[in-house]
Amino acid sequence: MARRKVTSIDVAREAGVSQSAVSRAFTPGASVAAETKERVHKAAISLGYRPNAIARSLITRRSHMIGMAVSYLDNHFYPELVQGISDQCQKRGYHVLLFTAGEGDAANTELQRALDYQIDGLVLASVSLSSEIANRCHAAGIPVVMVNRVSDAPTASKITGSNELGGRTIAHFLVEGGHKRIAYLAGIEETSTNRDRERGFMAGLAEKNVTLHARAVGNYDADQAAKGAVAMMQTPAPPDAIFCANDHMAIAVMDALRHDLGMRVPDDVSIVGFDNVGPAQWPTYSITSFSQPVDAMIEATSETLFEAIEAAVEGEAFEAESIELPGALIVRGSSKNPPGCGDTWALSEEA
Amino acid sequence: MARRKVTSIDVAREAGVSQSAVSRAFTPGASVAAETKERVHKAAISLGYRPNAIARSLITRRSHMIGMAVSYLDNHFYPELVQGISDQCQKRGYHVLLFTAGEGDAANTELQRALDYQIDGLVLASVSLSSEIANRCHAAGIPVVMVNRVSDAPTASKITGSNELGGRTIAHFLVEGGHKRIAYLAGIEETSTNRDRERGFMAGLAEKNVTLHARAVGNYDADQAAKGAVAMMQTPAPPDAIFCANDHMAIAVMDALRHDLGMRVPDDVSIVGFDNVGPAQWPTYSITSFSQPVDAMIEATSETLFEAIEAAVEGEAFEAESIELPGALIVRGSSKNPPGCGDTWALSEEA
DNA sequence: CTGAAAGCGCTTACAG
DNA sequence: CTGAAAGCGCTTACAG
Repeated sequence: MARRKVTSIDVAREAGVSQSAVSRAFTPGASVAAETKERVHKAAISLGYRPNAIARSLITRRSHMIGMAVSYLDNHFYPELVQGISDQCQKRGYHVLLFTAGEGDAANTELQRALDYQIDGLVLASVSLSSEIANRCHAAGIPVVMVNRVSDAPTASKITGSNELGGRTIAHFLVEGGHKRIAYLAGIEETSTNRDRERGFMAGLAEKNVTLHARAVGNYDADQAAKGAVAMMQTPAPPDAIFCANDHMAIAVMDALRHDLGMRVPDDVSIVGFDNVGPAQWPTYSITSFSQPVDAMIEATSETLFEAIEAAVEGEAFEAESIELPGALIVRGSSKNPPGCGDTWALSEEA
Repeated sequence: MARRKVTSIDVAREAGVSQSAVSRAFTPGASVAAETKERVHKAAISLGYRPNAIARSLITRRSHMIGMAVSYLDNHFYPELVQGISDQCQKRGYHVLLFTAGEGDAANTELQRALDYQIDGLVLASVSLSSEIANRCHAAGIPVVMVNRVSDAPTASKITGSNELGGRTIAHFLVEGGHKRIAYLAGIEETSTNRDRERGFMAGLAEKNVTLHARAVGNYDADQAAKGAVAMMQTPAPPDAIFCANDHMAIAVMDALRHDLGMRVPDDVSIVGFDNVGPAQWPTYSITSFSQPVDAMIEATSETLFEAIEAAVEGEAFEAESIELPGALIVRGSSKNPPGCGDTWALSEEA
């Protein structure tokens, strides 16, 4: 077992060139004679040499690593995001250093460690950022992109779906669908997704002169969502429609209502979700849901991130961007729908 | 925007000590006076200093990064694995460098890059490894652990569920449940999971003197699985039971049979899956499934990995381990069950 | 307990 | 095009 690793000096000796020449042979665009390059590569292969990316990072001050913080991998939306962003990074020669963290202090500690690793950029997938860390990143010239979560950190870029418009659209959709007792099942109260979706929803109801009939909190958790929905349905005047703040909860709610309460969806109650996640599309659930354009979000995240990284490398300042990507209400079988409604539904022009 | 990063030399100057003292103040267990340490920490905080993990790695030859290669994040089994292993790593001060790769050449290229980053260990979640890379890892003293996938690389450790026993158990279960036309829906043919589950299944049928009635290939893909199952059901003598090589396919199959063919499960056909993944437990599916103990697999993977890393650090040789973790057939509503069957079902002693 | 010095494995001006 | 040399930001014997 070769304990000692093969270095560029070993290769230089083998190839009969200087150590600098070895380095150049592995640096795209460096000035080396074709013949030298070939000789070095041959020697490298025979010795099993590969450049040490750590040593390279130290001197180039670019690690080619992107920190990515995630939580809630059980919501299918996030694995998709992680895989997509990782693929995009690899395509550009970058790699994802993963940080799994909930909210709060532990997350901050982990994020701090991400910085210790000299990451070139940071992606936060639905994890919020303390302003202290945001400032540190900014000071260190490390671009930060928040996906599906907004904070007031002014230096971080933000990529989101149309949460507020989505909530508002769903409100109109349910009212025009003839529902009289409309309820909201909230996600985690502190998150921007919940805040924005609920704000839009409430605004939409107000525009229709409808007041919210009931409200429960599911905290984006399947069990809590099911409990909350069941409790609402067991009141004297149960809702005839529930807007669940995401599909992950909507699925749990449908299961609970059907199997624990023997109810029928949408005959007894309409269910609308948010995200348009894979399982929501499964025929068993067929959930009417406002879509988040995952692929576009992945694309926008990578674009924003790598543009900022390039700018940082050039020594230019980069502006934080806030991009809201359009979604649409995908109409399926879990809701009673307005008359003449097609596969999708949008606010009418004058609304 | 502070372009230049704060280094230990800056802190040394601020604190009025040597650069070595700064280093010691950040090295647990190093010999520093308490007062010096405190002075250094104070200076570090005032300057916003944090040790550069890259520079540290270069000299300690330990990156504290674990490479982790995954694919198929749409099968819910893998996000769980990724999150669990990442959590375990972080708990020990390590971090996961993620590699998303399918099979084949691209995967090998990416794995090679993982090595360039001087990872301290490599976890392959359902990704197979070319023997060339395996040898490189071994030569470099980097332990490799394969989870839920086996290859013939003799130097890699392997953590799996009981795939063969699971297949065999399901065969007996279906025969004793009175099924006469038993089919198999295969995953990806080349994978060890498919090979082992099918081998056990065929052996189990043979023990019962039953021959396989039909076979289709779903490649662990929802669409292909649905098509394959529908095709089998539309033959003159359709199966009365299908063992799907994983739950991901079993779910797609149930949806297709129910919604496209209007069939009832298990009245018209029994469905059995493998993995006991979250959605399989949802009441809508309630799939009888042989469980893979995800938590135990995460635990075993981390144990094996970090023991080997410790051994490597001590300069000891580490033995590749092969651990097969027990699972059980969880009986739910998607199958007709043998008489007197409880919540779980196992081969009888004499079988 | 502390500092000066060597060195981890590279990249990159600088001369030639 | 090529080599000798400096240096990236640390850790760690070695003396004291």
